[in-house]
Amino acid sequence: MLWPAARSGLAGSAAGPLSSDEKLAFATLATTVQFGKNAIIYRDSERAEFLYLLLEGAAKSFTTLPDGSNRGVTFHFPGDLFGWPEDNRYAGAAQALKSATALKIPLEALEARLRSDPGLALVLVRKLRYHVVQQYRQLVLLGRNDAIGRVATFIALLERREQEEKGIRPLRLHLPMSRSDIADCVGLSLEAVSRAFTALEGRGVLSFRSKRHFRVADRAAFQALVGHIPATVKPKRAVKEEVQA
Amino acid sequence: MLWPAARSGLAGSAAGPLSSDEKLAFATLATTVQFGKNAIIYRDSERAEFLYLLLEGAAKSFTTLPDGSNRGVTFHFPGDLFGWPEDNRYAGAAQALKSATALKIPLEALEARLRSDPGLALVLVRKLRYHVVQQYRQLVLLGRNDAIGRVATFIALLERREQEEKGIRPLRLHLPMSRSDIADCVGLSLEAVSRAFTALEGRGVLSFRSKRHFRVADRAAFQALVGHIPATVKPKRAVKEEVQA
DNA sequence: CGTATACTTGATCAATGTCAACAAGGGTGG
DNA sequence: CCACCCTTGTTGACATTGATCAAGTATACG
Repeated sequence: MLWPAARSGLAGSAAGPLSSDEKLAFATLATTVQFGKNAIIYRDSERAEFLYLLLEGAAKSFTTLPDGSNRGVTFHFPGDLFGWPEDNRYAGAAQALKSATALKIPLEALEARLRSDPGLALVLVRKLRYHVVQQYRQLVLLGRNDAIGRVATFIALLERREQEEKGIRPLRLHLPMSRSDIADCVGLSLEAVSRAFTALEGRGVLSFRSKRHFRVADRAAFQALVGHIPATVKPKRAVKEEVQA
Repeated sequence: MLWPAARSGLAGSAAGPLSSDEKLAFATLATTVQFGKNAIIYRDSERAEFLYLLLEGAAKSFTTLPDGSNRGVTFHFPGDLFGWPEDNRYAGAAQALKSATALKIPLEALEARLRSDPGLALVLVRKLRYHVVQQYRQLVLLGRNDAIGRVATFIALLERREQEEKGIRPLRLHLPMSRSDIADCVGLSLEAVSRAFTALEGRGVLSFRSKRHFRVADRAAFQALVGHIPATVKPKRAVKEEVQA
């Protein structure tokens, strides 16, 4: 076990396969379910009765606007807990990207158990905290307004996720989602995403083995793009900061 | 008490002033701190030792990129719990928008207490879940690519937040943050935000009493903008959906 | 009252959305 | 095993939007 210390507290990573205490916590509560590729896990605004903890595969959450476009796409990987309700209804829909298995956790039973099992509480809080930080990273990503920077940062987040899960930085990355899904996630058109990938390969930053298989070929250039290092440096004034009252 | 039922479970709103059980949960753990306008609450990547639960005022979280621009801005209002760490360090900085008071909760003590106090766990999970949904809404907002729609949606979220807190939809809204802060939050330049406000007033959607004080004058038009109802309807194909394996 | 900050407005231009056509790839059934 | 088709991805041309630079106005604060 590589992570016993990191996973015990409130902080630390909550990515990757379930630890033994997590398995224990959900064992008698949840049932395992299988989803085929593109299967809908739950629908937007549907009455929320279960949380889902992904065990294998990949899934996405999204909100479909009246005009038919998908927004707020986020991706879920093994270890992710998703399907949190607002006013007892799901905020967004969820769909499997490929064949996937998940733990289906009844909210009511979870809540009841929570009142008597502090270990479960700690697991939940850790998962939620991890989710919050993940989403925050996506918010930062979406604040950028250059297509290449967004796509590069998206890849950096995927890579980081793999690294947290496996313990080492993966040599190659695989994209379980389509260009269109990526576009909805990073707030670009799918054409812009495609062009960004092409540009990244053209510059020698990424090297593609197939459409969804690649590796980071030029680490320095990649980090520069992710870190948003501008070619022409233009310093701005520091944040105004006053004394603590 | 208006919300006893809504606030007891895992779902339901976690916005607004603290309920009695929340006060109890943190009473012996936390200390109250005051922040002056623009005071830094914590810095990016600083070692995280406390969570903050805002009692009064308003604050923002943000990440400053190497080029000096702020990204991933989110706003905090009374009842919000923020300052969640990743690997024991804050992901982003936090700053008071105006004079504010907050509960400063030591993470270590919180974790220790969590192991024995299921009531506290429920409060924490509810706050975190609320935060996750709030962030998700911002992700959806940032997916849009029309400036007016983004600003309108931003206002809708503020309004919704007030409504959850007070129980009724507020007649007038007050913006505790600058145009520049809004710009960083919705991913636009501050000029674009300014123009969007001007356009919204020009179309009679909003009516300004002062720069930061306004009301929604044309509810229908406002909802149309928020709902992203396009002038020319262009239906797209439905999501492919396969059977649950 | 004066100065710094916040906000507005205008002009220009690069970047991305959109529309359109085409290429590639994967799966299915003959 | 091959041919076909449907989905996914790429590339090009063009129009539009918002970023940027710049100037000016309003507001708040000392």
